[in-house]
Amino acid sequence: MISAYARIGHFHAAIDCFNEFLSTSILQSDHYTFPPVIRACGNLDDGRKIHCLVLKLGFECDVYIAASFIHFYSRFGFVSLACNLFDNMMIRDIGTWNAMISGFCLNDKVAEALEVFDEMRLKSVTMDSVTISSLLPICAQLDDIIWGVLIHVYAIKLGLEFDLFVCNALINMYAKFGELRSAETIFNQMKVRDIVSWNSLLAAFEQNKKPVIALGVYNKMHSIGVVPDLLTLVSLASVIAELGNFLSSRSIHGFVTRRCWFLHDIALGNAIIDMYAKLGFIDSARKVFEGLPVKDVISWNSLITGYSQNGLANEAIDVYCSMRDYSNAVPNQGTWVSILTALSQLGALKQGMKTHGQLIKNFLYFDIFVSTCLIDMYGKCGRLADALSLFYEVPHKSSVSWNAIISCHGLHGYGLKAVKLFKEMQSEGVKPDHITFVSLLSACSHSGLVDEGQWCFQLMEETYAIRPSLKHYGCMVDLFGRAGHLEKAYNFVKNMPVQPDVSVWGALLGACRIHENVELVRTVSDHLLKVESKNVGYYVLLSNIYAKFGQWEGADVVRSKARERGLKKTPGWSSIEVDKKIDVFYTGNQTHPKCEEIYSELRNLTAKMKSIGYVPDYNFVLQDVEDDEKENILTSHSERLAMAFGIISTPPKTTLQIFKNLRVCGDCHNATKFISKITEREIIVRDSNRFHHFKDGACSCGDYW
DNA sequence: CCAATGTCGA
Repeated sequence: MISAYARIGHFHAAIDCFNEFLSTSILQSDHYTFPPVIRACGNLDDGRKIHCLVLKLGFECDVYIAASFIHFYSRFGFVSLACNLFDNMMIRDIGTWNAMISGFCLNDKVAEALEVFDEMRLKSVTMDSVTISSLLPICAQLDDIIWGVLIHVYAIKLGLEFDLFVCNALINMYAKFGELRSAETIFNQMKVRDIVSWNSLLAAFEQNKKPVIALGVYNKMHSIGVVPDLLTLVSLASVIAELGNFLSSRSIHGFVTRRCWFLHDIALGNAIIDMYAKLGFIDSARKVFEGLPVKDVISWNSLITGYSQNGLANEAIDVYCSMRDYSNAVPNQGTWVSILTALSQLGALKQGMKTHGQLIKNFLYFDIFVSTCLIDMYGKCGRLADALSLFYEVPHKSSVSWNAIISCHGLHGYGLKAVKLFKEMQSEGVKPDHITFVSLLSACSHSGLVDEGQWCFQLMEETYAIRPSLKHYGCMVDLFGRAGHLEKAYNFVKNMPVQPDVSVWGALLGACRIHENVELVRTVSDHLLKVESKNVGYYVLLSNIYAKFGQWEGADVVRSKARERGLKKTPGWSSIEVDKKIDVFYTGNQTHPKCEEIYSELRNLTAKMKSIGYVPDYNFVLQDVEDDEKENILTSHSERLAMAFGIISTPPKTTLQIFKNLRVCGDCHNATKFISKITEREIIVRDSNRFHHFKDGACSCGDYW
């Protein structure tokens, strides 16, 4: 009875039952009575009392009870107590050894656990399936596949290779190392499988970004009648999010709701929030979030990142503020990473600096991911010097930090410095990864460093054996194209060993626009439209180019194609920080409290600009309307609203910094030059591509943006 | 007695 209560998780009932047993039973308690009770103990004191009782009753040499206590003390972090118990035992059985291994594992003492394993080997203690399945998860933690394989071999030698628990642990171990074929082989060879086996295989494919195969696993288990459980749905939700399957997301939500599983498990709710957020249904994500009976830090983080990744950085910050003010969830590494990412998107320097202060207080300052985000935040908010000094202050042994500082220099147009940093990274012995080269190549292309870029590309394959991905090819095409070597860029695309994707064609298209090569546009556009893409940006770029060359039918084709594929234009926004507060403007926005003043300032500016030679470029207006309406549309672009707001809200000649989610419009780029001249201000615009410095009627990146 | 699967962030 005690054991039954403990097994189903009714620990209090188990303890009550035990007390009743002690007070009423004439039977002597034995070594079957105690272990379930010890397992049921929810706090240290209860366990201690039982331990005293056990000693009084003379059970101190009982191996079953000792194993329970070793496990018990380890559960509460008193692994040294557990050790003492273990060391003082005259006779140990396999359960005792296993309990000690699991005790070390519970406390993340991987090396000690493996020492116990070694001792067992040396003393010829025969291991069982429990030993093996406790040890396997450690190998993944150690990041050492040699240990994993070694233990696998041991399992075979012991005749445990078809044991259910061992196999499940093996599937998980191989999956963590990305060895999916091995994981699948184990699964296929199993004589008996349970729900854990299926879930493990499903998660293996999901976590290694193979959602299609993962879905296949699910369909298979469904077709042979295996009933999915809560954990199946957690993985399935991630699979559906990755596949971008809108309909299935609703079915999953319904399935979970009908079974009331939200009440039983936070992780499942979190997975559904994340699924909706990744599919862009941020409102549904919010509803699920609000409906959760209990929320943990991951629930909050999921919603924050959801908003942030859907371009709603301001909303992400709002969620974070509610978390801080109305919940007792403690922000963790993930929270800070999400917040800093959102702040960098918005260019919210002041709030970012405040966050920096909080991180110092929370000792998270030296966390590699958090500090990388801080570097990125300073860089993206225009404080490159601060980013660099912070970089040298925090640990930078990992490529992640170097990638951040290199990419920031690229964004600011300092290609040579980026290359210099890369060389420094090499000399410090930090191994670059594929992202390092993306940052580096794009830094070179923004600064027109063709030779340096080619050098990097070659180095990547020859020295570091990194096979170029489509992103790298895209960067190279951009490098050649932007520098005016269109022929070379096109040949490069034709000779690629892999099928070019939208980003590669898009890069070539961008080059065609800059260098006004109409003939090539046709070819590129044919290819571009053939490749499926969810990125509307390329369609907009293409129709802009057709419009620019006066080829209206071409523009129409592109627009109808975009409509046919159900793509909606991403709303453009720009933000500006005034008095420590961020204001976000959407194109055409008329709801800002200072709306009247902003538009009147813009009319005023436009008149002055025209008098010194500004001519609006209507090619950037895709709607087919009259010219004066086109002018209105250009004037209400988000970057101009933000700029006008900055002008009326700050003292004369103050530098303005504008942050934009999309690429800055060509006409706005031109207009900003005039505005910088008229207002005698330095204006810095960071768009999705790079920083633009406007001063005295000119821009740091010349005529082409 | 002792053992296995899942959610966010980079």
